[in-house]
Amino acid sequence: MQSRTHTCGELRRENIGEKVTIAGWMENVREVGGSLAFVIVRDFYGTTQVVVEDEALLDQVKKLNKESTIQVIGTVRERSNINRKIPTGEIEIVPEKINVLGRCTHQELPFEINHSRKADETFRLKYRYLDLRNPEVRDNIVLRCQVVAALRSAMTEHGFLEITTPILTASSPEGARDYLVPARKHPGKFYALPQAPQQFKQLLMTAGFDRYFQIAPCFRDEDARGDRSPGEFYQLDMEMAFASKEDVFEILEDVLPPIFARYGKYNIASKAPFARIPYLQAMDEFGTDKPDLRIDLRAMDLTEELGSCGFGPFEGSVIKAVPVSECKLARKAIEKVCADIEVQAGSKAYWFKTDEKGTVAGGIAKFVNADPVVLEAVKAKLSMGPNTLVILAAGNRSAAQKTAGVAIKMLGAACEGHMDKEKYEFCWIIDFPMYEIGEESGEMEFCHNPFSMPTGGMDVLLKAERGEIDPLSIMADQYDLVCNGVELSSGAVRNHDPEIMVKAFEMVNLGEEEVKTKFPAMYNAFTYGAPPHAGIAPGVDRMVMLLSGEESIREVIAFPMNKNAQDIMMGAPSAVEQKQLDELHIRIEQPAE
RNA sequence: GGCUCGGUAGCGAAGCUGGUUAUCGCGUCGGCCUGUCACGCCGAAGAUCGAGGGUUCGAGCCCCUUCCGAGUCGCCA
Repeated sequence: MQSRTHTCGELRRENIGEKVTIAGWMENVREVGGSLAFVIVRDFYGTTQVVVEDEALLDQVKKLNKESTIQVIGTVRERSNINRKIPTGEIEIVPEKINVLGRCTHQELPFEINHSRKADETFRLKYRYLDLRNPEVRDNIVLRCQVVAALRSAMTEHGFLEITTPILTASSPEGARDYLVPARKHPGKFYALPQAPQQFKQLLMTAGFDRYFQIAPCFRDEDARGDRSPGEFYQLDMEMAFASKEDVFEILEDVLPPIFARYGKYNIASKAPFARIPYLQAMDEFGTDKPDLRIDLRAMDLTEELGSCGFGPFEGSVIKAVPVSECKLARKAIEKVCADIEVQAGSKAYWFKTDEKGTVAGGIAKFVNADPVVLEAVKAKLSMGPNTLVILAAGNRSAAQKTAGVAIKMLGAACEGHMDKEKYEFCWIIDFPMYEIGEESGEMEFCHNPFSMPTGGMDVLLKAERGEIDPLSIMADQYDLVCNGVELSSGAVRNHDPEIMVKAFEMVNLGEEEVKTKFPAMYNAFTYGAPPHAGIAPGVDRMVMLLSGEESIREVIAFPMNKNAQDIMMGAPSAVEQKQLDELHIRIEQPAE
């Protein structure tokens, strides 16, 4: 027998009189007296009302717990009271027979299905299969499928081939902490799960594949954040041979906007080409390398103006100011914002404001007011009119920038008129420094990844070597794609020349041997004639998060882990049997409880 | 690992300056109800107030320790 002739979302007025079979979860039973009750049956496609008018059937239904799965065989009838709110609201099914398919043995559920998003997240994750019955939760997963399908087809249309790369591979010496897998046949040795298919895709370029992409699973053993799931995530990983930065930009500027336009919650405000902002400028103006262009606030430098008035944690502090015009926040609200900034940024935020007459008052106003020359200089620099709030950050350059960046984000959200939330604004961050002085070591280190081509290539490295330019001024041909303050993606023109690679390593006191041992396959491959190539890898989870308007990345993942990288539904990670450990040559010194 | 916030019935929350029997909504169970659709009405059950210790005549509330969760910093080439 057919288990259903129709889904719970498809019966309409036209089906009146038909004999049908539906199947689904018994969402609710509304008894309205005598032997009349309405049973709501839900499946993936919608809900359908079944009207029970028969004593025996009613008894059967009343004995069932909600969320049991049932099959209803009956006739479609017009409702006497039509419900315009639901697509199947014009009809109902008069059942001849109700078959129980899967009994729900729990009288009370851990949470109510249609309000599961209000429940504690731990419960939601433990009973994720119930949480996902909630259409609101489910729709994000559906959206994800649609976006992934759209990305695949757009990339294929642009001539990219999807090629899968190994999941069990070698540990890479740079970057995040690896997930390791013990090798049974090689005692004491380990595979690593890839942090990204970086080296494989570069090897594909060297092998002659012209355009590669993959919806690639990536694994990094680092702590979670709201926009970063622990352990694993997916990237739209891509690479192009004989390509420049602009070639990569062009592809994404062509692939992403239609997908954002079609599947996004908001309109897309950016048109190709997206804004290009040099890294140093972004840090200076926005206090972050992932600016949210929906906010019209910018950080200004007041180091010169306020440097000698006694304000700031130490002599020579860099002082950044974020002026907010027409700000209606009261003193209490301002202090709350400052406290929130401190929590997020890790250093203090200060403030003062002008009243209707333009008089500076509140917060640290006394420092500003102390000297009329300073006062005028500040007002001029910030072009302060009346009712302007100024949030200040002070400290070393990076701390001040970071605090100002957090302030911009918070004030954009807290003050009316400085942010249009209902749109998508893209930008490219370009010209990242190649090297930096490491905070711990005090030595020069790679700023980001060593695979990027230094802008200017060998010439620039040689100039730096000869002392003609500051090595810290060397830029990498590297870029980030940012949307609404979310870092969607990082990419680069790769360094495909072994000689430049060795030279780039020599700048940080490493050399040919280091390159060979760290990246043996790539180094060797490049000595056999490699094409110049460039690529990028937008995060799929983050993209879907932006499209759905969700604040947490876990809302767009079917089975996410919690903050501590545990799957409490499956019980992972878990202890294993001694036999398994023996086979893997592993001895546990402190057995788990 | 640091910091911030939180943990009170199956779920979500309230609980004042420490003071009688710990409230409310949802859900569950029972009764009533012949057109509900977040059904309605009446009633009932349901709490080691995360755990342990302390202060006090008296602790959900104050103090200490600890566990768990979220956010954030570190970390994420």
